Amino acid sequence: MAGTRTDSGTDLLDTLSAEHRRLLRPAAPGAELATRPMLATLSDRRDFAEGKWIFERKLDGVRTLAVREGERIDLLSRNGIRVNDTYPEIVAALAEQECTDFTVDGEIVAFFHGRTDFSRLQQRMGLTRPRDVAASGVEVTHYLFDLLRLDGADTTRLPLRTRKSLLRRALTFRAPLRLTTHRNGGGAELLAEACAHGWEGLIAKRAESRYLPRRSPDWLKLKCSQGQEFVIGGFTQPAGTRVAFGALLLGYYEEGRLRYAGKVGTGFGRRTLLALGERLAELRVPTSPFDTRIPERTARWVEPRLVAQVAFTEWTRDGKLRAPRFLGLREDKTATDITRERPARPR
DNA sequence: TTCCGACAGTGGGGTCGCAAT
DNA sequence: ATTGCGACCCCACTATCGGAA
Repeated sequence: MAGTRTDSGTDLLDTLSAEHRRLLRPAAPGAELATRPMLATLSDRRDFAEGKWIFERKLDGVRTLAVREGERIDLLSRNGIRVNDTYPEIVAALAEQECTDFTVDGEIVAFFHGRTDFSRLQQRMGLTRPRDVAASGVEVTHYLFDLLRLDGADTTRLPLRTRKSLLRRALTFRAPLRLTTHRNGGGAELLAEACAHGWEGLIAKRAESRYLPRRSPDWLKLKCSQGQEFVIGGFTQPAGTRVAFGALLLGYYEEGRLRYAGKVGTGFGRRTLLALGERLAELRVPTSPFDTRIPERTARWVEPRLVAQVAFTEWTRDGKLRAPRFLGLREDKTATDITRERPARPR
């Protein structure tokens, strides 16, 4: 079984230059089950030497490796958990491939209004019973962007462009499988374009880099993040070695009432925690300033006077901030002026 | 010497499943 | 029926340590 080769795959590897063929290694059967996916490093970089980088749309879904060894197919989450029962249509699509021995890397996503929507995918993520999966009504697509193994050969040492070229030719891309398209240049302009489309951002990848099973600066995450000011209405108690407070309880005004927008618990260093903790202590009040009950056992309330600048990826369906981080206090803003900012052109 | 990568720890929203209330 | 909790997904950031540059 380990030595099984399909005609198509063997042909593909034969198209490689001698130099590239020397980079191939025999793939130990089952070894990729322990392999972790290559991860991107968050970056502010905006200058990209032309030709050295390729750019892909950043997809907001779940990272998934697909392994096929003959009849055996494994869809694996980032932590190596088998998710075949959650995405049976993807397993079926992999089973239909002519090529029978490969490991590919990609992202499973769900679309909503033309963009990948993580909250929609979450309706599907935890399901494993076939009837639940069918009833969820969430269609998924597996966007593939890398090839780690093909017909008994470990391809991770090949340059990225070469791996992508092999991937494109090794599989047939029909829904729910898609090949992730990329651009060979563009850099900063491309990112601006992506953000204007309401996308999450871009992944920049060094065109010559090999595949490494860890976070690497050869892959950069370029994000279109949002941000605005929020009123601090309280805080939670610190845990473990944390000092001063755990998270800030955030809100904004709407029709004269303070609406809860979730918490922010990262972005401050030890000094900021201590300094802000003192400011909060001076503003303590016995009752919540928010207009709804906040289910936080350790919540403490403050007079809603301080204004925090917060960055985040997006608003969730429940009106909370996703992936919020504290950037600083805005001493120049009046708390009562803080409202929820909405995009000029909602998408 | 300085810098960078890896890891642990703290914090966020959300979902599911299960146990306690 | 509701609540709490852990285990998963996604995420950002701080602090630390040891080795590479």
